[in-house]
Amino acid sequence: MESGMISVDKWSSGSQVYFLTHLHADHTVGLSSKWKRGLLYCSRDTARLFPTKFPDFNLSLIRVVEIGCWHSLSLVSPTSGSATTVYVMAIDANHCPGSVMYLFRGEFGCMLYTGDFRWEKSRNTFEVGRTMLLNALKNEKLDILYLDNTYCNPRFSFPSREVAAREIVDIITAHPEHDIIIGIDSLGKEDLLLYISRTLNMKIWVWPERLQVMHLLGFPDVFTTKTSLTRVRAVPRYSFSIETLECLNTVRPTIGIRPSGLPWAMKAVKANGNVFGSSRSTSGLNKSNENTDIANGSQTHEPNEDLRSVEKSHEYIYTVPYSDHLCFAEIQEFIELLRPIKIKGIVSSLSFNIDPCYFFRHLCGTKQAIWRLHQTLDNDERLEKVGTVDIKSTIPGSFSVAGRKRKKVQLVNRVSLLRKLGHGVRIADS
DNA sequence: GCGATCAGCT
DNA sequence: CACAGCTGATCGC
Repeated sequence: MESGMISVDKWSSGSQVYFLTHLHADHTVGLSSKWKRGLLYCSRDTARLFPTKFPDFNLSLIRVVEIGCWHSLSLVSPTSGSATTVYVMAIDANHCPGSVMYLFRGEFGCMLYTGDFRWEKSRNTFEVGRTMLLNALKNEKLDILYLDNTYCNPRFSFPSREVAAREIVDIITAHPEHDIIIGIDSLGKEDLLLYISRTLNMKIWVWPERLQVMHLLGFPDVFTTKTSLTRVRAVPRYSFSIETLECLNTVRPTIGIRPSGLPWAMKAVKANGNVFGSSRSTSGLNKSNENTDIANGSQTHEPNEDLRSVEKSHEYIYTVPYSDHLCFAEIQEFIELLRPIKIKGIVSSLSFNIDPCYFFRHLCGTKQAIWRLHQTLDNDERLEKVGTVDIKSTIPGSFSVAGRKRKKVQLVNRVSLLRKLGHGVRIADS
C-alpha cells in the first residue's frame, strides 16, 4: 500500500492526516459517517456543518484550522521515516460557506491547494485574503499551486458576483407581480440571497434543511420556510426545471432564475466547436472576450464588469452568470500574483482543454527547461505532453497527485471509471 | 437489510 | 456540455 503524509479532498487510505476544503459532494467522495482513517482538518464553518452531511461522524476526529493562523503538524517523513513538521494555513476561498484553501510548508517545499475558489477584486474581503496569502508566503517561492481550473480558458468570461447579483435584483424588480424561484444547491449562494433580501427588503423562502444550514452559519433572520411571507423562493437546483416552471405558472405567474457560470462556459464551447476555435459572437446579450492568444503570454484579460449578461433561455427562465468559481481573468491575476514554479489543475478535462500550464506556463518560475522540450511539438501534441509532466522530478520529497476528472458523455464506460477518481491530492508519498 | 457504488438525469 | 447534486437500481456483505 502506498504511504503518504497529507491528503486534501482525497479520502483513500494511506495518509497520516486528511484535509477538507469544503463540504460540496464532489469533494467528499469516499468520506462517510464511518470515517476512521485519521484526523480530518477543516475550517470552523465546515466543522459546524459537518453533522448535517454526516450525522454519525465521530466528531473527535475533526480538527478546526483557524483561518489566517499557522498550524503545525508532527508527522512522519515518508522518505526518511523520521519525524518531520508540516505547517499549514487556511485562507478563505470565497466559494461557499466554510470553503478554504490550504497553504502547506514542509520538507516537500511550499504548496498551495486552492480547492474551489473565487478571486474578485471588487469583494470587500479581497484585500484581507490577498494580504494574508502574501504575508504567509513572505518572499519564499511557491513550489506548486494546485488550482481551481474549472473555467481556465479565455473564453470563460463572466462578471463578478456583485454585478451578477445586481442583475438578478433587476430581474426580480422588473417582475413585481411574479413569484420568483431561484435554483441553488445545499451549500453556496447565501450571499446572493442575502443581497436580494437586503436590497428588496423581503424575506427569502428556503426548504427546511436549508434553513437549518442558515441558522448553523449564523445568517440573519431573513430566511423562512413559510410560503406566505415572501414571493421569492430558493429551491433545490434539482427541482428547478422547465416542467416545474410551467406547472407553477398554471397557478401563479412565476419566473425562475438560474445563477451559474456554467452556461456561459458551455455556450463558448458550443458556439465554436471547441475552445480554441475561431471567435464568433454567440449572442446579442453576451459578448465573451475575443482573446485566443493568451497562451503566448502577450495579452491581458480583463473581466467584463459591465456587460448585460442575463440570458432568457426560456419563457420563464433567466440564467445569470453568478459563479462561485473564478473566471479566466481571475485565474490569470492569481497566477501573476503568486508566480508559482509549477501549476497543476485540480480539474482535468477530456472534452475540452482547461490545462493551466497551456495558458500560463510563461508565468511559472523555473521550469523553462521542461517546457522547452515541447516547443518543437505542434499544439495538439504539446497539449497532451504538458499535462503529464511528472512533478515528482521537480519537488524534493515528491508528491503524488490525483485530479478531479470532468466527464465526457459519449464514452459510457469511461464515465463510470472517471466517477471513481474524484477530487483531491495526496502529498509526499514514499 | 444496509451501505456503497453506479446509471441517468438536470 | 454539466457547476454540484438527486433518485433509483444494483452490488456485496
